[in-house]
Amino acid sequence: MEETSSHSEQLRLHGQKITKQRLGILAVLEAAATPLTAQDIHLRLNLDQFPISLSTVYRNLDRMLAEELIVKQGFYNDKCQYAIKRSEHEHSLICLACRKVVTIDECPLEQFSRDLGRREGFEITEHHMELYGYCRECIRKEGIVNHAPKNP
Amino acid sequence: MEETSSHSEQLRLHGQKITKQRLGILAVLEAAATPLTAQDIHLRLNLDQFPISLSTVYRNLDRMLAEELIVKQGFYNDKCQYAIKRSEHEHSLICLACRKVVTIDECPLEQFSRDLGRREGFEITEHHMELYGYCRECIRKEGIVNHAPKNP
DNA sequence: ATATAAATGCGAATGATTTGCATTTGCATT
DNA sequence: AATGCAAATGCAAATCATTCGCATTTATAT
Repeated sequence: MEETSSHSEQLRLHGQKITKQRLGILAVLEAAATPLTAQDIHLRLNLDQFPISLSTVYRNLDRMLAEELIVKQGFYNDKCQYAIKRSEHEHSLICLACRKVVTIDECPLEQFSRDLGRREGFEITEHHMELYGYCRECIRKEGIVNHAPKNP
Repeated sequence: MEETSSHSEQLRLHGQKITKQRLGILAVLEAAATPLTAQDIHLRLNLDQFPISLSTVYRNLDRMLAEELIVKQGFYNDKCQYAIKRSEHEHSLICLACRKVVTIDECPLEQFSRDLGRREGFEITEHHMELYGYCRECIRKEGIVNHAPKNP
């Protein structure tokens, strides 16, 4: 749980009060290797001797989402998953075995998106893209070779 | 409500019984211009004098998803939305105003995905991509110019 | 130190999805 | 066409994530 001062700044910038709960949520998301659900966050904070109510978690996730401090991520789950927003426009590569997320810097869709918009008569304002597979470690550890992924 | 015989074939192929309810669900999805929720489907069938229970809709959507007769679609909604699967690999361009869906044939991610996998040491098995914007008609009708989309 | 709006916690409400179980139905077999 | 049986259905109850109302607490500007 570091990074606290920069989180405080962010909150202040967005006109939100700086509370233990908000800093806690941001710290947990910051430390997480994978996107988390509201319940994941609630559980981790409470395990850390950091009592917080589940509805406070939900309320703050909504607010932080609106303020774009965090993003929703994860196609594979019917529950919403959240992660710290690390850059303006980002895409992910996600390991289907360990759920690790690699953030992809470049975006191959800018040009494509412009062309497609012109062709279809659309004003395209944004896109979502996520890639899925198995990371080096999981391939080695679990001998994964040719998994067909289940139910997106 | 046509296309019934081809639906029957599909069901038979997947070892599912051919029931009025299943054919109804597939017919509704076939006729829909946009992805539908379970409740949308339930409502439409009942309006069509086609009584069906909501749990039957849910059960069949799950089954059809597993058999890959249909796909889940739609980032913008916390409820699941379903659509007929029209081809092996498909992407969508979705109008944020009228929800119309245009299916995109080509995929700009094949090469990108191979390169990225090599670079990151991932075995990439699949990806998701959806584009969002405003269609010609909605731009004209509603004078949409520069909408920033809300909460993905 | 004080006032006050914003944030929190709690429990109850909501809404989507799932499940248990009795009944019905598709379909293979006589 | 009649029979048997597993699979499918309908219904109501259960579950699970998420939201809401309201009384209490807290961060911050004064």
